[in-house]
Amino acid sequence: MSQSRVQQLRAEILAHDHRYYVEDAPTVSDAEYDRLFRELVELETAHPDWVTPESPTQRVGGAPVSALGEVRHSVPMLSLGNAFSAEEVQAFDKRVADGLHASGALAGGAEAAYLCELKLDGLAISLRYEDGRLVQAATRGNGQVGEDVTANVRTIKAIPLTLRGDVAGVVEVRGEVLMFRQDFERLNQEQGEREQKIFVNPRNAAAGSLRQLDPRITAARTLRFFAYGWGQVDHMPAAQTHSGMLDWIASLGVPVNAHRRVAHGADGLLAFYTEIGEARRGLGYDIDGVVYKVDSLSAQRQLGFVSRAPRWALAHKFAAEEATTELLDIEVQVGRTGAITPVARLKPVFVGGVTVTNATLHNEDEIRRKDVRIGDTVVVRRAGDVIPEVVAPVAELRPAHAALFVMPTQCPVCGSAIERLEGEAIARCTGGLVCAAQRKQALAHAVGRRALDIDGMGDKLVDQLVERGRLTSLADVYTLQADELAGLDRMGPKSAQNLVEAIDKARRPSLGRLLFALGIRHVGETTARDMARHFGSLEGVLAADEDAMMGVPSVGPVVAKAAVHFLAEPHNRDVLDRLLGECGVEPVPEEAPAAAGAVLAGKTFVLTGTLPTLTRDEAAQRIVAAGGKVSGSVSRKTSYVVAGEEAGSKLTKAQELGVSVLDEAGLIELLGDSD
DNA sequence: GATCCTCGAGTTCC
DNA sequence: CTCGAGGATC
Repeated sequence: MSQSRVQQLRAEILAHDHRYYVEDAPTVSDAEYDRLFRELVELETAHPDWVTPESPTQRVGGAPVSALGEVRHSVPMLSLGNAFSAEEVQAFDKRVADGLHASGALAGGAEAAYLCELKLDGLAISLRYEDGRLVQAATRGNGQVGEDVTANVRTIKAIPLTLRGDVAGVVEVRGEVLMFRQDFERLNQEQGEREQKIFVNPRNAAAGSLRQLDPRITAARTLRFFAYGWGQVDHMPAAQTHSGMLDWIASLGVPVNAHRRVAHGADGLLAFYTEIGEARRGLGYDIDGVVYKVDSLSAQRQLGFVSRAPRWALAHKFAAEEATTELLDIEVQVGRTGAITPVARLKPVFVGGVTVTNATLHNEDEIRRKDVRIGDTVVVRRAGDVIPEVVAPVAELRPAHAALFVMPTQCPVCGSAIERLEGEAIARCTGGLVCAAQRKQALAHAVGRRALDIDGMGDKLVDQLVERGRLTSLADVYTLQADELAGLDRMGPKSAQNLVEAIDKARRPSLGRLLFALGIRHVGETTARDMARHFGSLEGVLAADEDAMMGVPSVGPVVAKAAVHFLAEPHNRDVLDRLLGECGVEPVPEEAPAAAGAVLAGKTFVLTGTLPTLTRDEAAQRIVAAGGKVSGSVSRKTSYVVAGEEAGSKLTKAQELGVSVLDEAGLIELLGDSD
């Protein structure tokens, strides 16, 4: 036995790996493969000096680490615009074709060529090869900075440790790590036998496996990889097209999914979508749609980017997954304002990646409109892929005993009458703050982040204090002492002390926040701030009659009446007097809106998605500080949409309306001019 | 009076 | 995120 046998074994194993993972056409049995592998292990054990890092035996995984390091991507990893309908795809094709016709890159009347591929439901990673050797692997993270998962990725057999052929310099391959359904089911079975965590779906299992601190765990799980793009490439091949680049990546021995082809025009794209939709179930792994990319690389460069999303690519997602389940019961919840919301209790059902057990039914009319009855089998989906929604009952499966929902006449929490005013969709508990549910939520609202912002005072704590009769009104919050808090559930002396300090800080809220905290019907954050600015002081607000109130921008007769009525209520006056008196609360006047000359004056922004460094609140604050406005929905009047990761329908809407889109860097640039 | 634009309120799951 | 509804605008 010699070193040459070792090399021969390695070559054979690598060839088998390639046929199995890349070509999807194995030529040996698993047993035969195992025999070769064991022989190699034996030889290497006998001759440790023959072992190289690229040997297939070195995929077992090194020692665990305490945390994953960070990696900055040399070329940012992109996100994609989304489409859910044929119309949106047609609009995308038109934008691309118009853009390319205008520059003469596409002959008049000719259709644009696109590479179509699967949108795999896994985790995006970037593999960095230097002189053909895998040196680093990183998750996508926020697109700029990801996590270093090199040690784990080295254990994935589908990913070559060395590229085929002579590749000099840096080649970064980007693609998706995923778990095939079969491997997922086997893993869960094993996890169950070992009484370990069961994964809800292959995506979570892949993510959990890849982000392990102990690479040996990753090594024990079967992950797959398919490349769909590239980052830094020092020596670009001659390819002029995206499809050509993918062929080149495949020729390096990296798996590229076979379900890809070049199509022309919107019709070609939609045909691919339909075809994949039909093949979806048989794929053996999860996809959440397909992706279209303008094939010509020079055309891609011309089209460029909006925000972080390329104008030359589009993810066409499958409609939200639907499932059917049984509607066990319809219960009602009481909201902060007394709104009675019927909620469907469902037999747990797995849909769109999570198990759904509850879904809102909004109100009585909605239930009637959908004609859902208790005992029905219903169709459930996750609206906008997040919030579960009951779509409709399955008429054929309605049991004889199916019962209509009857709105209770008394509040389930306090027993007060429930009434529904003429012309309103919502029924309400009339108990007001007598109702424990309303009192709890009113208090939780008042201490919440957007109102008095008392850190450490969450729903759970408010619940406990209300139940013990320690909190009846907002004024009571300011009388809480550290020693009485310390005894409560999940409250040590340290947390209690922190909370008391947080309460003390809340003695000087801005007037707008204080007004918002009161929970006056129709008076939200914006209206409260407008009121604070208009009157300048709490005394001014309290002295206003309905006419004076209507002078506040965005306040009309309905809001004015609600506010004046609320502030005249003896009970509410009482609480305010206590706050200002014994509690020592001193509202500070709202800052004046930025001067008319401020850079962003007159500009309206809409924020969507997750920004790389700022939270959405921080971004909003900075926009307001520069004189801009932040709104919740996109319209023709919107000046800019600031889009981050996973931007959803608002980005789509912005593109439809032709509203300018910024990324965080673009926003900061705009803001920068103001300093 | 109709239409568009915002704001407020409620909600699910991990 | 979505719906309902109040307010502004034409």
